[in-house]
Amino acid sequence: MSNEPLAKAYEPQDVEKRWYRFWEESGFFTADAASPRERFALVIPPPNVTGSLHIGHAFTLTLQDVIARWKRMKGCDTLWLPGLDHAGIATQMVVERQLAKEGLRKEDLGREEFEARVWRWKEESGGRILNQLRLMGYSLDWTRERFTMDPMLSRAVREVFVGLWEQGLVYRGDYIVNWCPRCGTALSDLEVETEAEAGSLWHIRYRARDGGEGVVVATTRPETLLGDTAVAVHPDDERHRHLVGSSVVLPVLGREIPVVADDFVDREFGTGAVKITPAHDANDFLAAQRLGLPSINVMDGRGVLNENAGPYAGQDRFEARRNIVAQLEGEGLLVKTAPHQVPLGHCQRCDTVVEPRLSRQWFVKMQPLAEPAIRAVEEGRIVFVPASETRVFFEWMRNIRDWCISRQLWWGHRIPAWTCAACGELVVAREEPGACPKCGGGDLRQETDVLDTWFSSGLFPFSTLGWPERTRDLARYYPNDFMMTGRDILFFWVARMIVLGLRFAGEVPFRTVFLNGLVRDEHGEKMSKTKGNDVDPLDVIARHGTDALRFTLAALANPGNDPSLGERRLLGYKAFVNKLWNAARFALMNLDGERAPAAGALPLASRWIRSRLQAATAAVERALAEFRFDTAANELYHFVWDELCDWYLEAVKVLLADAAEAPRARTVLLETLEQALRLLHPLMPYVTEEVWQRLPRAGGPPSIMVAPFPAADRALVDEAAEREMATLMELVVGIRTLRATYEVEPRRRIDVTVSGAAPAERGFVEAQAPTLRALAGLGTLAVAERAPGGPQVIRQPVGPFEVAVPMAGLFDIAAERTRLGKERLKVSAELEGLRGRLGNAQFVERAKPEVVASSRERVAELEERLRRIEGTLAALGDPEAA
RNA sequence: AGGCGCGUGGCUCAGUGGUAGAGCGCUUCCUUGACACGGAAGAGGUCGGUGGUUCAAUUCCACCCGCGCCUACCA
Repeated sequence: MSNEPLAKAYEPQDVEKRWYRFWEESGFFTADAASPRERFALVIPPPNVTGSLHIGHAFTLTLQDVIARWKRMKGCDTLWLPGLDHAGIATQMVVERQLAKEGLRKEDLGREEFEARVWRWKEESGGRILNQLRLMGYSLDWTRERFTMDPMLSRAVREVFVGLWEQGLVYRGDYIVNWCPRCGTALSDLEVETEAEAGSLWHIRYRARDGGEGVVVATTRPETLLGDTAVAVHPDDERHRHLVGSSVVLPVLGREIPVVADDFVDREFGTGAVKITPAHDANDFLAAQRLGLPSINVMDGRGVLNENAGPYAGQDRFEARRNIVAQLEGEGLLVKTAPHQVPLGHCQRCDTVVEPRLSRQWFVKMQPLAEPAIRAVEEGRIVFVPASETRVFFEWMRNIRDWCISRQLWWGHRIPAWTCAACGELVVAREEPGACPKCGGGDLRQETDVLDTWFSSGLFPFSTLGWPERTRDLARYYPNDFMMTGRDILFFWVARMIVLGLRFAGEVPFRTVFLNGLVRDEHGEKMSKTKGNDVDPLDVIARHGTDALRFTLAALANPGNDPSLGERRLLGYKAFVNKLWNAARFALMNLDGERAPAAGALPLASRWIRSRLQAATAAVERALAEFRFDTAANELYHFVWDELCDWYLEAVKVLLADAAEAPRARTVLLETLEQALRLLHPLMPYVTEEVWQRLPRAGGPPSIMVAPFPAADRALVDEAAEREMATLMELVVGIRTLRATYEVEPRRRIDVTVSGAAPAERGFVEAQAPTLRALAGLGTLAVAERAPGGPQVIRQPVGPFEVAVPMAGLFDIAAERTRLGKERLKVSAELEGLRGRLGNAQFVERAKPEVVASSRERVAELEERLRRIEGTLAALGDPEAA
């Protein structure tokens, strides 16, 4: 595509722009339901249209894209379906806040206009998010983009709601629910975040009707006493038994209420007597149902006390609490105030303290739905990764409670239920009914509540494919193969998809669920805008490039853990992208000449890198198959940096300088780089495409993203080459260490004699002499059977060899002695340990034979090394040497 | 309260029943035509504590301590 030479440093901004459009316009992201190839399907966890993508999205979606690109390169017809979530309460809040800035409330606009305004916001926010998804390089099939309030998906929502109703699994009734006084709506249990906070436990006296002592109750919420309809004690509690059946006088209001017995009362807690406020406490509500007690609601939907609150009507709940406590104190009814940790529920979206409130809501009966879901997981039809999440899922499912699905909001799917104004008949229907089926009346009023936003997202794997129509997409891509999302929405979303998918789409929604952790800052702290430690993916992209961010996120993705993302880690992987870029630059500078097939007896470096490439390929494949993105990233990092760049590229320079070897060397260099790029592509799509497009190619696929993912070729695994290369490396490092230890001038070429006892060893050194000279910076290299002796020579054992360097003013003998002395200590220590172990009869008898054998080998090896070290030390005139 | 997870070099984290690894940071040296977002050579850890299983424990088990997350109707 572009032929100008590569910039010296990788410039992500220049490169990234070009490729996304090319991929998208070429149709590489588009799944083909008619394809004969194996399919692979997954859906995006649809981002909320509340703003823009955050790092948590980038994390999950990057890992999904790695899987999607990998599967696509492996030849699968891959569908990764994009979409957005209307996010009822969250989005409504955003728009309400905007209105507030204009001094308006949603009521000032009215429902219809408010909804129009939210739709405008949805376009804006949604557009921004879709753009961000493209910048991240995600290979989403944009021809199938969905929104949870699209007509197609809304139809699925009505179908499922009515279906549940017809199956008797939806009911409406007056129950205590979690209520957010600020949002003015009911919340599900999951939308409440409970936190223990410092509060008080007030002991309040309720006098007997005859003015006697009565009973002292303990409560954390004195303001609710206005709605008390009883006091309960434990039936076996001696202290209060005489009161059961009598009446006490409610303070403030003077109402008489009965003392009842019920074993739900904890005798240990407080005074052993509890006030019963059925309309304002979930527990009390249940008790009241058991005991046949009435409820009195003393609060409205805004948390303000109502006409039942007597003198406190019109006061806010917290204000009323203070005032009531003051009054009780004044009347001598406040017996005691003790500090107490109170678990307080907060609205997940706005953090307001949640109020348990008795109201008419719609619920889904969960137990009948949960059973098939549990079975599906037990039977392995759905697999959780990491597997530990399976237990969490079971725990939740087995203790499932009914799901409150109605919300008193304006933004969302309006519940398809109508009430006849004439006869009060409730009609639940897929389409608006023309007349009341009971009385024929024409005045039908639709329910004003909307559904919990998770109701529609719970259908996402099939509603997006056209369900309830039996579309081709549905037949081909349902169930999905894979689902990935944050561990924090296992219950919110994953559990509901499983339950609803099984019930309505007839099968599990996906086969494998990967639950990822929460992205934290570099010190493992939770990210938050208020703390200012949050990372904006777009900002990272702008500064370091998309590939660096993607690779970092993948490298952090250890299943089951929360990744800690910091600038330093990012910089490290940014450097890696640059390293790859420069390796490619080197290759491109050297690939111009003639190329010959890599056939016949190849030089060691070529055989070695090809062998290592197979190992890396196999390791990456294995890692991805197990969703070990971190392992895949690490394997590639080390292959490219340590093996390809540090050793192979240096060694291949020697081959390229040899006119006879160069043509084959170019081929191996090209093939190795090309295959490494394909292995890296799912993790860093942009830089790999950019480089790949510049490589000399004849025909083949038009993009690396549709090129085949490499498979390890066992024929290229060369154990002899790996052993030999290890020996060569050992020699090079040994000589370099000598140079560094004695501070030989970096550019000074030193003359070295390498000696080895066996002819084969000497032959090896002779054969590798050019490489050895280049990598170790040697002048002359002599090979001998025995190292030259004499006090003017430094001799250093390296593996099976001995390296001898004439000092000729190069070395500091004292430094050498110190270093060898340290090495001697280390070797002796290990030797001592091994000998001790081998001297232990039990070890020799019971340990695995190969462990014993290898220990013996190691001892022989160490003894030989020790002998040489001591020989050298003696030659240097070490006073301690024996 | 219950469940789950974590505690490995200065920081963030891999890993393993049998000689402790990485990245960053640190020390010394080096601008040699791929790369200073670089190269070379190094220093640095009794793998949270105590017991147990084992020939052998950082790795398995129990308990404890510290941290985090999730679920809970003790007002």
